[in-house]
Amino acid sequence: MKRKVTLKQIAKELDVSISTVSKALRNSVEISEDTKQKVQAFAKLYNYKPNNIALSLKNRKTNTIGIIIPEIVHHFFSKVIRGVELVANQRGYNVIVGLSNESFDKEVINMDMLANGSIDGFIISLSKETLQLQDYHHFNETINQGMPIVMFDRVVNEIQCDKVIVDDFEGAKNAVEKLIQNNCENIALITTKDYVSVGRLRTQGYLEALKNHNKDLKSELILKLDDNIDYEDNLDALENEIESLFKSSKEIDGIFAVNELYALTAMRVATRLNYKIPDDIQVIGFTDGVLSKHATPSLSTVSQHAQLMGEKAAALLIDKLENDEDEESFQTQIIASELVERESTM
Amino acid sequence: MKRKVTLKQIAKELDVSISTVSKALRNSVEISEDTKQKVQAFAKLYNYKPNNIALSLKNRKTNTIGIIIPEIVHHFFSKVIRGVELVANQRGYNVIVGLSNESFDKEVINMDMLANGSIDGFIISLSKETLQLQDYHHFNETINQGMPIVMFDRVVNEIQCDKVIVDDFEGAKNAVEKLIQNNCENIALITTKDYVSVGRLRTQGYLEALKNHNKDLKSELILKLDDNIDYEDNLDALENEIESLFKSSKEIDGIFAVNELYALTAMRVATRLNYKIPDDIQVIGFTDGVLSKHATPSLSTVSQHAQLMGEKAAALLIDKLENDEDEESFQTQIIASELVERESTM
DNA sequence: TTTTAACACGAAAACGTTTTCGAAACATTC
DNA sequence: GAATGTTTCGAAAACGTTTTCGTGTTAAAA
Repeated sequence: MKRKVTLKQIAKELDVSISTVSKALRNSVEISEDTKQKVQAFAKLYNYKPNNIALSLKNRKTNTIGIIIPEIVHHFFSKVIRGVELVANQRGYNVIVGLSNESFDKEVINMDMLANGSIDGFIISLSKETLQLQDYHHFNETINQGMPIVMFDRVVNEIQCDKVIVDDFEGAKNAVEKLIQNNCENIALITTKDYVSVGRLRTQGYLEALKNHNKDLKSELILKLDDNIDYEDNLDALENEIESLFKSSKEIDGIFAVNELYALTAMRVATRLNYKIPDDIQVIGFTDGVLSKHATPSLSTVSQHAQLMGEKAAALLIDKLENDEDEESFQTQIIASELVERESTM
Repeated sequence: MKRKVTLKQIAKELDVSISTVSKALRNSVEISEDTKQKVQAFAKLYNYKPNNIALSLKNRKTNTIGIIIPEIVHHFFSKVIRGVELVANQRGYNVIVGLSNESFDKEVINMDMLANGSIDGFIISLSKETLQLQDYHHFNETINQGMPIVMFDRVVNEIQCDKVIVDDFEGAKNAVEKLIQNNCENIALITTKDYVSVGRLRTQGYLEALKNHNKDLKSELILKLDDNIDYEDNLDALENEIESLFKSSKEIDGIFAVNELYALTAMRVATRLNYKIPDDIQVIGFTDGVLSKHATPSLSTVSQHAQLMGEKAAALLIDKLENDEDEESFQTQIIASELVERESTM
C-alpha cells in the first residue's frame, strides 16, 4: 500500500527542487527538455496526480458545487440532480449533495457545513418548512459572503439570486384549458395549501383558465390538502378526502391535480366509484414522475423538464463562478412546461 | 460583500499572533481568560468559521465520501443515497455524488476525479459495462493507494473490499416458493442476461425453489431479456417479448420477474390477454420501486431495503476511516430481503 | 537576592500546490 | 576581456489551518 506521491517526493528522488518538478510537469519553457523528460517519466511511472485539496487551497476555488434539496427519493429532484451532475462534470466540477428533508434546521446545517470553503456555489430548492417560516437569513448571509446561489423550482422573491423555474402558472392554465377544450364542464382542482409557491401558482393558473373561458368558480370543486401530511404513507386518508370531493359535487367531469400522487389517487377513486376515464372524467396531473406513464389508464401530465432545470441551474452557477466580473445582475430562467397527453384525457 | 474572515485577519485586527487566535478559539489553557474572551467575541462578531479546505489539507482528511452509482433517477439508487447521506451527515461527513451512467469510462473518470484528495473513501455500485468488461483495475489501484472502498448491490468477487448486498438468491427463492405455496404450477421467470450479478443470483434462486419442490425446469418458461436495451423508452418491445412468452406456453399461472418494470409490464400484458390477477396468474417482482405500490392491482415484491443498504455502507466506510488500525479484513454484510405481499398474489 | 516554576504568547513548520523573482552558469557580442 | 543576453533552476511566499517548541515575563520559593 503505497501512499500517493507528491511533488516533494519526486523532487527528492530526482534531486531537483519542488519548483522544478512543478514546472516540468506543466511543461514550462523555463525547464530544459532533459529535465522535463526525466521528471515527466518519473511522474508517469508513479502515477502522480496533483492533490485537489492543495490546489483548492492555493486557488481558493474548489471546483465543487453544492446542491441542497428537500428530498432525493423523488423523481423530480433526482432528475434535477442528474442534470446538474451532467453539466457540472462536463465543465470540470464535482457535486456535493445535501438533503434538507423539508426541514429548516437541516437546511441551515447543511449550508453551514458547506459554506466554509467546501464549495464554490450553491444550487438550492427550498424546504417546505423554510417556505412556511419565511426565514431566509441563511441565504442572504451566504450571498453576502460572496458565494453565488442559484435557486430552482421552489423559489422566493425575497432572495436575490439567479433562478430557474418552470412556468407553473402557464402550465396549469394550459392543462385546464385543455380540459375545457375537451368539453369538461365542471373541472375540479386538487391542490395544496398556499404557502408552497408552486402550488399557489398552479392554483392561479387553474383560476385564470376558468376566467378566460367565462366559467364560474365553484368553491366546492376545489380541494386544498395539507401537504405536511405525507399521503404517500397514508393513502387511505388521501382517498377519503378525494372521495368526499366526488360526493360533494356529482357532476365533476374533469380533474386537474397539482401533483402526481393526487392525480393518480383521484383516478383510482374515480374508477372505484365507477366513473370511466376518460369518458366520464378526464384527469391531468402536474409532475415529472414515473407513475403517470405506467398507470392504467396512463395519466396525462404537465411535464416540468426537471433534468433541463438542473442543467440550466448548473450552467447559470458555473457561468457566474467563471465570470469574475461580478456584475450584480440576476436572471430568472423560465422553462416551458409541456402537456403530455396520455390515456386519461381524450 | 465581505469575504470570509480568516485567522490572520483576526490576529492583525487584535494585534496578536495567528497561533494565539487559533488557540484562543479552541479554548487552549495556554491562553489567558482575557485574550480568549476578546478573541472569541471578535470571532463571533465576524462569524468566523474555520476554512474546511485548509483543515482538510492540514489533517489529510476531507471528511467527505464519494458515492458512484450507475444512475440516480432510480428509486433504488436514490434510496441508497438517502441512507448514505443520513449516516454521513450524522457523523460529520459530506457526500459527493458521481454518476457512471452505466459506462465504464465515466466510472473511471469519476473515480480519477475524486481519488486525488477530494474524498476519504468510496461507496460504489458497479456499472453494467464494467460488469461486462470485467475490468476492475481502477478499483484495485484505488484500494492500493490506501483509499477504502465499500461496494453495494452490484459487487464482484475480484475486488477485495467491504460489501453490502441483499440476499438476492434467498429473496428470489422465497418469492418463488411463495408462488408454489399458492398453488402455482407453471411459474415463468422474466430475467436479464447473466452478466449482471444480481440478475444471475435471482435466477438461481428461482431454479433452487423449483428444485426444492421437485418441479421440472421448463426452459420455455424462462425469458432472458437484454438489459442493455432501455425498455423504459421502449415499452412496446418489452410487451412484445412478454406477450410471446405467454403465447408460447398457455398454462402460465405464476410470474417471477427480477425487477419492477418487467413485473409491471407482465401484469399489463396479462390483463390485456384477459388473465385475471391474482386469480389466473400471480405476479411477484423484485424491487424497491414506487410503481409496485401504485399499480392496479398493486404488485407484490421482494423489497431490498435500499436505504438500509446505504446506511450500512456508509457506516462501514466511516468505521474503516476512523479506525486507523488498518487491519486488512473485509466483511460482507447481507441485508435480508422481505416479501411485501400486495394484490398481485393471493 | 537568586533560583525555580508557572503563565502567556509568538515563531515556525507542516499539509501540497503554483508562481514570482533572483541568481547562477554559460554563451554571445563588441 | 568586459559587457550583455540566454538558459536553467531554486528559494520563498502564498493559500488557512494546527501544533510544537522556545522565550520572555511574572510570581513563588529558597
